Amino acid sequence: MTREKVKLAYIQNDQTRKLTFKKRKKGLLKKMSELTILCDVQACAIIYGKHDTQAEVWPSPAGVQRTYMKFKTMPSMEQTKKQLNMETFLRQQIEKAKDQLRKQKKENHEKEMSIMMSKCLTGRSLQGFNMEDLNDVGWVIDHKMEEINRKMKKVNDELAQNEQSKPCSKNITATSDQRQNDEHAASSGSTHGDDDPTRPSATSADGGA
Amino acid sequence: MTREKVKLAYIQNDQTRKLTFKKRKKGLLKKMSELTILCDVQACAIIYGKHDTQAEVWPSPAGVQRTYMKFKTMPSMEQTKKQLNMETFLRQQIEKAKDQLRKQKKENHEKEMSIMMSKCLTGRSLQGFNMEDLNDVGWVIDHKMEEINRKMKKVNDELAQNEQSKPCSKNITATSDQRQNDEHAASSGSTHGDDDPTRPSATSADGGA
DNA sequence: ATCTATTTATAAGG
DNA sequence: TCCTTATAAATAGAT
Repeated sequence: MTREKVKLAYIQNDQTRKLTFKKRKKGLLKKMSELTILCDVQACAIIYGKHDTQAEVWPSPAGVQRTYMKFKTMPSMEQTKKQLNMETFLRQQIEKAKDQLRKQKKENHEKEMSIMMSKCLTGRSLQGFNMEDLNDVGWVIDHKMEEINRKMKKVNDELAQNEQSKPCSKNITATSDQRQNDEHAASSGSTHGDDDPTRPSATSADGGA
Repeated sequence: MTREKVKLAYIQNDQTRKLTFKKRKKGLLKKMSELTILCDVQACAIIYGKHDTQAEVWPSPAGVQRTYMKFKTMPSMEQTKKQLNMETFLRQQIEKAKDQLRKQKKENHEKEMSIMMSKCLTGRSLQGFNMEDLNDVGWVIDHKMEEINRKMKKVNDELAQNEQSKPCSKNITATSDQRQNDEHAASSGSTHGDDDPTRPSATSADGGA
């Protein structure tokens, strides 16, 4: 899931599957550990390798048995209701995918605005862009500036914390609070004509989806 | 782990712990599902809530029983060896933390370079910075430019793919391939005096830790 | 329940 | 196998 999105399906390549199994098993057990510590709950897991030999258990064989026994001796019919089974997961995935469609459209628009901004920065004129789009570009710029200020502050704080002795790490902060309704107002021109620059772009009403 | 790093310890606040439990349990079970699908292995999990009532199982009560039975009827003494228990996890965490100390130092230096770059961009002179640092700034700039080019290409590709009909989405790409050994060479000045601009900053030898 | 900014988990590639 | 890097996914805190 990183250098490339991965399809949720059996990994054909032996080498890859083996490696993925190892990595993910480790991550999974770590999360198990975290969950039980953070919330102080009892839990256990059993994971088999492909050949059904060599089962991996968490937190220990005894722990598994203990937890399993407690599970077995409970009014079993009760829990069966809310259980998260395979089918439930698949349904959730489908729902999620549908939701993403709308979200994607919104993101696409924002990216388009970023590209427009890039065009401006590289010398192209604003011809061909309507007022609404230009307004959105202004929003993108504001957003980016805030982000930059925030990150610079964080970096500054970290340095102050980790290297209190170094000579060049303080009183640097943002250096851009000065611009606020000045520089970008000049570049975006009258694009901020209205007085509600808060919403991204009216979210395109989504009704057409 | 996101708006703020979270300590790996029992969450005191009831509301927070409850929410975290819910979120993480969901994530955990999802990962279980993914692992079994991706690698086609058998696995199960049991997670209790705080009151030891209402156990959550995966993939199903029957599935848990089946997997558990297989585990029970195996040459149990065998697996006990390589098992990943609580202690092993803690040791791993400790090791990891130690490793991060060194890594952190390196990152700190890179951040310092970024700040230096910001100083330059906001008009301050380069006085007070030695040649080695200036050289590193050059590296940071190169790195950032590559990153920007890559991301712009990606955005462009996505737009081309998702909105083939829109008028303003193609032939924009990088717009900065032109700079390569030109602009930044001018700003970084002679900071690239040596001929090995590949390594970040000699990694500071870390011996002092 | 949603959203966003961050931290983690990881897929590729040395 | 372990490390590095860039990206996708999980998720803490706020709404």
